[in-house]
Amino acid sequence: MAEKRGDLQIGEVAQRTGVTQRTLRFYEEKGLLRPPSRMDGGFRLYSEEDVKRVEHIRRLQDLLGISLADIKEMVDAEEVLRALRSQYRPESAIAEKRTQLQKATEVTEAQFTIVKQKTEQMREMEAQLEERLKLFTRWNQELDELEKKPATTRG
Amino acid sequence: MAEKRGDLQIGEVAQRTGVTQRTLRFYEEKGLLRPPSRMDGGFRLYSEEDVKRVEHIRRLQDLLGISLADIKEMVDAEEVLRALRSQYRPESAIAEKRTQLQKATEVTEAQFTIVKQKTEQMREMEAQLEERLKLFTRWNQELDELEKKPATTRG
DNA sequence: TATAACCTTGACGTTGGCGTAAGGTCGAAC
DNA sequence: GTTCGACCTTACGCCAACGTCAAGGTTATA
Repeated sequence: MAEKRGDLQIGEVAQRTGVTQRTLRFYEEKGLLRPPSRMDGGFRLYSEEDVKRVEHIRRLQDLLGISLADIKEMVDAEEVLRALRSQYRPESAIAEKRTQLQKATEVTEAQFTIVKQKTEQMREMEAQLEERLKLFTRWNQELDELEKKPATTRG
Repeated sequence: MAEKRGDLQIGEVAQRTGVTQRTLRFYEEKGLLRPPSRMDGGFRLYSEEDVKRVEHIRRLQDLLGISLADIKEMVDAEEVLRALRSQYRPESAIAEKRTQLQKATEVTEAQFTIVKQKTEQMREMEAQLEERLKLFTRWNQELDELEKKPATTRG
């Protein structure tokens, strides 16, 4: 297994994702990234999927501001989803698939609830800030007027 | 200054805001809460405003997932806003007010940009999750059908 | 075959955001 | 005037999420 075309070394992945190599190894250590394949010498070989996964993790971190432990749960659930998707064809173990599907559904619903809540609150905050900006604009105008006709009390 | 009516001791503030006393002292130490007044013996006396401020800080932490240092910048800016609001009447130092107002405007605009971006991304994520849930529902139905007529390939 | 660029595994260090224990003080009630 | 819970400061502890060496092995290229 000298090298598979399209595979990426850790440095390239780090560059493309904007995280450090340390972070990639750390994610692997914590189970957020499945251990990648290796070259004969031991160099890690990542796939394009891994890149996407890293980007996904970072988005979750950035957007939801949750712990890596929680993120692990999420991406694990998505792994189940992937598994379901790929083995969908073989007509075996329907019962097992159903339980997996149910698990994935539950996790996704939980996420959905959280995200929905946060989205709503973010919207509120956005509105508040917009209001404030308008207020500032008005005040600024009033300051303009005060400078035009000084020593005058407004009606 | 034995005690002002309506003032709260640290324990009550902790209860009402859901944070620990340690956290309140920590916020004070970090400049996120202005040092409250004290009773003669040294007990901290908080106001209702302080309570609101703590709640605000927590919302920022939870929603935006940013550092306390960044939050400090934000609440500082809002302090300026408050100052502007209260001293608005006295017709003095218009130039200074204008610069303060401008500063506050800049900070608010920066916040607004960030919040807007995040809101948008959250919306996207929300939509994705919803899509996924629909997919799961469909799959589940397909599993139902597979169980009804087993060993049959679907058209 | 040498050498630079890249990678490996430790292992210890750092920063943020508090937790927690120690030892003493305050305040209200009895 | 003592008791007892609430509070004070000081200071070390802790965990997450990495950063940062150190000491060496690997790979591509000349």
